[in-house]
Amino acid sequence: MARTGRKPTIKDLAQAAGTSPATASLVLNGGWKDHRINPDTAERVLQLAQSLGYRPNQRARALRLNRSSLAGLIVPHHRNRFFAGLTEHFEAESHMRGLIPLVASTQRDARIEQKLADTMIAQEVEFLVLAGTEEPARINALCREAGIRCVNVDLPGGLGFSVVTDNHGGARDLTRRLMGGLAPETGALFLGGRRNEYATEARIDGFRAALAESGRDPDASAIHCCGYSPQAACDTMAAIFARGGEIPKALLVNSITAFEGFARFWQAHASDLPDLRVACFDWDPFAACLPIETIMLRHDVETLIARCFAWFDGAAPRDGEIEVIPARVVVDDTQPGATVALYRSQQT
Amino acid sequence: MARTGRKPTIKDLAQAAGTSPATASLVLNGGWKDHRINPDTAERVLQLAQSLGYRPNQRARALRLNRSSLAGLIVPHHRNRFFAGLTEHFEAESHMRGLIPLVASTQRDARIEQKLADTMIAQEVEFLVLAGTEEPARINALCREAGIRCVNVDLPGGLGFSVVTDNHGGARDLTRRLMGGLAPETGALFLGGRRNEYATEARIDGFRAALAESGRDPDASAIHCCGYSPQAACDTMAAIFARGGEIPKALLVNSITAFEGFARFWQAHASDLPDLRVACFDWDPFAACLPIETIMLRHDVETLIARCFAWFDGAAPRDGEIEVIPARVVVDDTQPGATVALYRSQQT
DNA sequence: GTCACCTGCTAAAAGGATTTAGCAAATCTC
DNA sequence: GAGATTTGCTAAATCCTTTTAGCAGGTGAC
Repeated sequence: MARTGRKPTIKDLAQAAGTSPATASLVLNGGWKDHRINPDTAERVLQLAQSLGYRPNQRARALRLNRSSLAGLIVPHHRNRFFAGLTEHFEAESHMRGLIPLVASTQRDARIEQKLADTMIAQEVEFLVLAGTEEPARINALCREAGIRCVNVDLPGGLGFSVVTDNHGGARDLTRRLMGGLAPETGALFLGGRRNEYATEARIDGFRAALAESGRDPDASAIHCCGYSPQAACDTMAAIFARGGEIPKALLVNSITAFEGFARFWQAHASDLPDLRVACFDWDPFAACLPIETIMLRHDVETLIARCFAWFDGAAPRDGEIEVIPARVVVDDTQPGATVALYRSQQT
Repeated sequence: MARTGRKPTIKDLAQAAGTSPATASLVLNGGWKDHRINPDTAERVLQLAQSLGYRPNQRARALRLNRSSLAGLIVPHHRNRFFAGLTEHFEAESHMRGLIPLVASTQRDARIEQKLADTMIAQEVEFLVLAGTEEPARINALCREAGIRCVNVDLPGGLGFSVVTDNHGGARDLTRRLMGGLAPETGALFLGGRRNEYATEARIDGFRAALAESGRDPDASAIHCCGYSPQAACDTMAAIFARGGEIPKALLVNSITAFEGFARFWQAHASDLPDLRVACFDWDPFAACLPIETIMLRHDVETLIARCFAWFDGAAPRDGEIEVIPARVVVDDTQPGATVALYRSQQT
């Protein structure tokens, strides 16, 4: 008789079906044909599993099989479309492989990041994706030690495999469009990000390359890497404005957070500003609705994540290799009738 | 001798320390004082655990202790500040309790929702929060059967405990501010959400109550519940506009997604529109920067999640009870110098 | 009748940690 | 020095599932 008041175990199920736990297990896991279990017996077990509401204990199963069935993702936070997109595609790809996604955010706090990584490793995730992590090398090393496959997204690290957006090409294309049709003497300003950070430096290079292409002096343009806080970007713009109003007509904003700071600044000073044209290395649906000439680019989050899983699925380990994914221009209000709003009709 | 090439187990550790696994376990779990383990032995075990890099197998531990240490959250998606905020606070509260947060998004697909709930229950999460789920009753019932504590957030269900934003009061306050100073004959329009859905109906009631208060006829105002897609909201506005331009000066928008649709409409027709004043039952930093007179309200995500965990922590089970959390007005551009941007300085 | 083979199942051993009951040796008591 | 007590530890059971090796009983071949 099955113990009452408790979740049924495979023993209860076996007892009810008049078989051994081994038989029940074989039936439930589909291996019963190879093991010459009588179809009648199999049917009986299946029926009873249903009617008893038997659910295998996942922890016992994982222990025996030595598989955690967990896939980990560490992101800075969920408050923009880039990270939200990474998370959602990561969930989808995990589910497709029967893995349970374990998503955690660091709030850009190094201690939290370390703790989360420790937790993920302690849980023996089968796969770990580090997105937007500035110093992934240490966590990469821990993973290697623990035998866990690990990929860096967006900011590549020294160890293992990385997948990044084409920062140079994206910034170059954005800048080309940004400057298109503007007088040759028009200067440009670069706002946001951190100096010496991989992505930011690559974007600055792309920005300069496009300026040089169009016969402009790349060194004449101002680079203001004021970090990732909206407030800092807003303050930086305000400081430039206060120093005599030398706001260039064209602006390349390095991230959506910096763009948020710019939008605040713009809101406060719109009437005093010249006509601006702004490009942003990121996308947000509301930002795209501001009445400013805007070009926005969207990281191809789907492909970024897909490439991580493709590597996990079996491509040979490629140490130090960086795979570059092109970005997509999503909104371009400066070119009438052009590539507008690929994603505007997206359901949310 | 410890087996080489494998992760050390507690047996390896015990062997290295010259003790039994039982002793090692007692030392590692802090119960060694009660069990009269010699401090020298304890010290030796601890040292060796460190130097061997011993990490307990979490699955074996969870099996023995019959605890999953998992806390589940199901949300529709991560693409707005409300759900992103719920997720982040859920993560924080989980970590504070030594639980591992398992966050999953349904993309508003009922089948995915059911699958996720099944997974969560199969994993025996110790606590499950259902946010923005339209029909939580079935999942509530499954949880009850499995002995899992379950809370509904935002959309309450028939079973168990729910925590919701003060929809009626919030909409009433928003509407009061929205209509403040406007001529008594000014009408208002309600946009977005679904009829017969708890939150939407409560907000419509609040909206009407505030209109009645100010001597207006609540039945004269148009209610357009066009769902949660931006496109539908945009189309609805465009249809009203096309039917003769009868766009009222005041608009209450039911969600940030509907507001996204409104913003698209506004972008396309700004020059042909009268001066608008818009209130939104939700908040987004970019939306708050649009050059429209705007009032936004922010769900108190922190408190919503805190109350869920407070209940989980031990308050008596309260069946069918709904706890109501006040919302906060965050941005009010219609009242110069008023409560502006409580959250604008937030780091992102 | 013996041997080989097939059929349908089961016993038992992992997998790694935790915990209870209790053992042997040392120390104390008088 | 016998009995009681304390000290410091361990054996073994337990959590639940999966899987391997193999057992009994039946059938067929000759």
